[in-house]
Amino acid sequence: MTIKDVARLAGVSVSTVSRVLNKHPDVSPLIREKVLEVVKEHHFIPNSTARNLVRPRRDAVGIICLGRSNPFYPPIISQIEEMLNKAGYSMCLRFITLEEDELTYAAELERAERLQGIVFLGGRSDYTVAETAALTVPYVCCSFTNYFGDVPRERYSSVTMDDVACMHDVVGYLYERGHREIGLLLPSFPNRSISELRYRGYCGALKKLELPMREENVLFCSSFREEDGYQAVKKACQKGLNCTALVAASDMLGVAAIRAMHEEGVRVPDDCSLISIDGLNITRYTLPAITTLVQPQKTMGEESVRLLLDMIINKSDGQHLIVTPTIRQGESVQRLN
Amino acid sequence: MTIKDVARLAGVSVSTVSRVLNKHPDVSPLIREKVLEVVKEHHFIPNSTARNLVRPRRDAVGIICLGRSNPFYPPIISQIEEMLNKAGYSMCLRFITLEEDELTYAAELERAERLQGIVFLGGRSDYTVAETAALTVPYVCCSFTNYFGDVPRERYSSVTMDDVACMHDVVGYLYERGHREIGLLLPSFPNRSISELRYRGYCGALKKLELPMREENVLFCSSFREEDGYQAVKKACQKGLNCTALVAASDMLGVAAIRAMHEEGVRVPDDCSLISIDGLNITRYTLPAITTLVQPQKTMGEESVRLLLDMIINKSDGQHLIVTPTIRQGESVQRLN
DNA sequence: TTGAAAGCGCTAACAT
DNA sequence: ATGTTAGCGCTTTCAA
Repeated sequence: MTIKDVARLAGVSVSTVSRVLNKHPDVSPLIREKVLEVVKEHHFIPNSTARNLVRPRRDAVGIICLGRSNPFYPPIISQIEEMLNKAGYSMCLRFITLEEDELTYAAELERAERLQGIVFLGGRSDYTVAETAALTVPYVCCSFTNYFGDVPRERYSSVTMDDVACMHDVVGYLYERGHREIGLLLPSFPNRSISELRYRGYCGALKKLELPMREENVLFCSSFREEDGYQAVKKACQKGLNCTALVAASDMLGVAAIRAMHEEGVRVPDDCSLISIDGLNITRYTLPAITTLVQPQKTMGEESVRLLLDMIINKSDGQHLIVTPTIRQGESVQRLN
Repeated sequence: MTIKDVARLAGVSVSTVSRVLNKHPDVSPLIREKVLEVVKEHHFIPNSTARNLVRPRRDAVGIICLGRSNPFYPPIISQIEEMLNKAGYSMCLRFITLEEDELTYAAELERAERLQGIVFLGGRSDYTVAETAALTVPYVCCSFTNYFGDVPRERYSSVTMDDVACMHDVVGYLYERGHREIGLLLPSFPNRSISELRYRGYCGALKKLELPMREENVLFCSSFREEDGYQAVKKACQKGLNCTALVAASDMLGVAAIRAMHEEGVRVPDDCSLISIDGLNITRYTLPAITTLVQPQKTMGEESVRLLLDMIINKSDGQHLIVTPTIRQGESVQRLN
């Protein structure tokens, strides 16, 4: 069933059918009726592949999301979709794993789908100019930056919180409440990643507050998965945990940490406080509710789209937006002073 | 940059370029080299839109997932993707909201992307023959069935647990442990849905065990969202909860229920036990760890693909697979006997 | 082994 | 208001 068949069945030409389908005004009501009738009766649906081919480019942007199961992204994606639709654009969403390279993937997607721009949700922090050359449309990094890369700042946009400064926030929050021995749970960073930034922030914060930096207080796990966080904390507890508070690099790691400590007889927050990063909704419901640094997901989605469309439509330079996280108080941090 | 440009740059014809790109054997090594070089140098990537247009049909199937934020689906999706890739098919994944109609959406997607089949992840249970007429390729319902519909069973496949029987499992599990006053927390069902089946199962189980069915023990919430479950349980607690155990229709509702009870001074499992359905990973880490009816997500993904490909490739009739859930013991159910 | 040319289904000039 | 037709970028006969 093609537009040709519809034309034949309705006794008109293909262009008339095309006009009806695309809601062009200059079609007589009678003919429009007839065409629509045939369309309905035969469940005709235009082949958008052909449609896209013939159009110079689609009003669509690609979203490349790192990790299907990360609960941090869905709310951002929903917001992005809403903003794009409002602007008359559609969203082409793909998930990739840590093994795939988001830049290569983006380049292919961009060509294949004739996209006008890309939003990266998560990614490496060390893009080189050579690598990004394959990308011929504007892009924006959402929830990470190109901190270690060499791509000129005007060439792309980003929306992220300051991953170094945010560690000052959480460490400071604990400090104000009397904590002096503050641990850190985060994935190790063989590749330059967000973990490395947060680690730097942690070290910087301790130094600034003149707190001791102890190696045994930094708990490295092999990924952001709960199981890995659980194991790392469990092991640390068995060796003997020497801190009064722990910072978890993500909420899910925080959940896992609480369980591990619980099993080892360390009560949160009585024996050890915990604060984590992300602001997932679930942290409101856990026992104890987790005190967390909330990333403004809605804003991040919104602003990513705004910056991207600005680059696409107005050909403007890339901009770099630092969003402000806020600490949402739960029940996992105890006041010591 | 099109195949034409590559041809010009390499000093060959477009068909030769096409052959190289598609790894046809009959191209001289020298020319192949040259073409590949041009491709690399100019970052040429074939336009798959055009590619798909010219090909009779793609080796791809669509996955239509109801709800972006439901953590139950991602593991299933990953499994589906893996199985499809193994079979040489690619996956075309779309998320829709509760407002959209999955059948209409599927029909459009099928045509637009020239798909060979559809997997529905979640959906209504009352498809009519007329509604499904727009779909011209095989489909499989994963994690739900067409219980209330009138589509002949051989016309589609499904992979699901028995939503009625599973309630017998969980209610029976509580019964064996001495519980006699068993409540239920689930979304209300204005439309025919999985909730209705589970409600029926609950009622049936109570009857079979000769337990009293009390209206005030059925806590209806307006959706599967945590907040709604939380409110429903909170309200019920304030009125006075008269059961020794609660069944939550999903793990996330279970998490919310525990929090609501906790705030109202009802301890889980000491004052009230809780069992939920899904088997999400997070239930292993919550305090208390939640006893849950684990749906075999991996199997469900795998079998969905198997049945679908069987229909596509072998033109076989639809099959209906009932998968067996298992109860994973947590810390949320107390033994009373 | 290579090239010329006919479509895939659709849209958008251009013509009537 | 409606029809004719030239592509969009690619694959695939068919000829050479």
